[in-house]
Amino acid sequence: MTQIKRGDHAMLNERSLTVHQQCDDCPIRHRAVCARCESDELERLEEIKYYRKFEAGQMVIWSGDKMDFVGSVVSGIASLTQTMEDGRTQMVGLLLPSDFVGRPGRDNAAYDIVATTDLVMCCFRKTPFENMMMRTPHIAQRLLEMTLDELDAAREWMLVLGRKTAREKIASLLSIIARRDATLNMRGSDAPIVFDLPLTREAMADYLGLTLETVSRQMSALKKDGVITLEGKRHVTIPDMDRLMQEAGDDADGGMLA
Amino acid sequence: MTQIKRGDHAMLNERSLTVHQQCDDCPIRHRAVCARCESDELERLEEIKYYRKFEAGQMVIWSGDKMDFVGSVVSGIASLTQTMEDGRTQMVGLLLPSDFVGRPGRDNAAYDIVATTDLVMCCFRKTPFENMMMRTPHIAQRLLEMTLDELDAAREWMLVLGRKTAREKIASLLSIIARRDATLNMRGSDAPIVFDLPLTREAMADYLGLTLETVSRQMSALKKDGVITLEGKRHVTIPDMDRLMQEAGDDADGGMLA
DNA sequence: CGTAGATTTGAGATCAATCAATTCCTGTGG
DNA sequence: CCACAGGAATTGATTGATCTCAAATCTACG
Repeated sequence: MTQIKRGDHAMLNERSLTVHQQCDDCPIRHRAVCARCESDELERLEEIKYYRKFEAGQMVIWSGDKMDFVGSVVSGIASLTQTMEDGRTQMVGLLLPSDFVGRPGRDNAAYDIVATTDLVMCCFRKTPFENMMMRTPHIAQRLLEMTLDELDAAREWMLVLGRKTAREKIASLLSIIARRDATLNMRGSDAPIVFDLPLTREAMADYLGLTLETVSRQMSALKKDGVITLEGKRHVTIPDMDRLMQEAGDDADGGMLA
Repeated sequence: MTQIKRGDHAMLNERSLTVHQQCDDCPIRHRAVCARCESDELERLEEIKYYRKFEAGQMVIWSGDKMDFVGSVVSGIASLTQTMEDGRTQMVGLLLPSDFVGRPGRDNAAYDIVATTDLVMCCFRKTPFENMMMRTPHIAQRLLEMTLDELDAAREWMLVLGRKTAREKIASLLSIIARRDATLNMRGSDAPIVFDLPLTREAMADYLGLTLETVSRQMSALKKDGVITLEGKRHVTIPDMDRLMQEAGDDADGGMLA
């Protein structure tokens, strides 16, 4: 990933563009933190919201910096990353459209947040949002639900990081991205799934606790074995989703119970 | 760890003992999900609560099983574990006193829960608790806060799993347990910290994504290097907490900002 | 004292990291 | 239109940390 020095921070923020949109037309209206809001509640949110745009590669915020806003990803992908003093990094969250950024009741960012692709966020100044959350159970309820989902996802990822082989890790990541795309595009379950990888090999490595060379080797191996097809470096086809899940070490049935 | 077959499930539940206690005297009164409750709210909680006791090694619940209660750990330690079909396991949560178990709005357990030590839980039947949560913002607020804390802990652990060496992993686990004990016992920060490891080498391995042999070797190495002292297998002394944190790859200052 | 489980220790194998080129894209300028 | 630059990605050779398999010790308890 392109190195970005700390000094660029203010400049990056100034490059952010502002756009506007009605909540009614918002693509994440029914999945974001505002999903349960009634129209009067939405109106009050409209008053304190503003959009911010980031280009691929831009820092949204540095870990430890003051964070005076919270918000939702509207489009694009952002990543949460932790860094050790010696430079080792681990991605700890992949923020997709509708995911929530920031923590009510905390002043400083706990992680680096980077725009992995071009990114649009719907932001709220933190204090007005916190006040509104106090008075609006619909927001707090939805935030709790989303946080519990994130916790489940984080725990799922702990299994990947702690116990899976490099090949299984890659297959796991691909199957998560594929599943998300399948949900959005709602194809028949036996049709091949096609998508563009939104991550560089290095970002994949940071997510998976691997080196980029190992990511590359395992991508090649999965391709050679017919588990995936690649056109260019980023365009992926999954001919057989069950096969991919098997390679990921997951139940083909997705582990769904009762 | 002792193997427990699925068939033992009902029997184990029947072995649970029941005890009673006033919330006012409860050791976790001010840290659990009920921390923010007023006395009238506590009274209503008292009506729907009951205690369950488990012996070290007992299953609290199997992943996928119907879970008709939620609750808090009162004393002892429980662990959340994920298992792959081929038997590889990863611990994804270590539940200490005051930690919350279960998820409102979900019917089936997502993980195996095991009593790692003798364990006492304060339980609520799920439906009454959910109803009460709707009417009691203090509970929902506290649960959100606790869930956000757990998410942070999970992300911290992702860095450990993904990027740290075996030695750093062990040091990280010891420093977490040591810090917790230091918080409870409130010693001077330069006095040596002493505690009993509540985990077997195998449980440590499951937490850290290692084999138990590697855990054992690294414990021996840390002992040889004077980072820790061992009396017996479980009784640990940390002569120099800063040194341990350094071995864990963490900032000695604990990363505290502003 | 004997047994079983927990733990340690040893030797060798293996998977992923590291170091080192090389190739593939994509966008730019001649 | 093509050559070239530079980052992204691939591939190769080697190293090394951790796993695996195996055996020996320790410890608690009947």
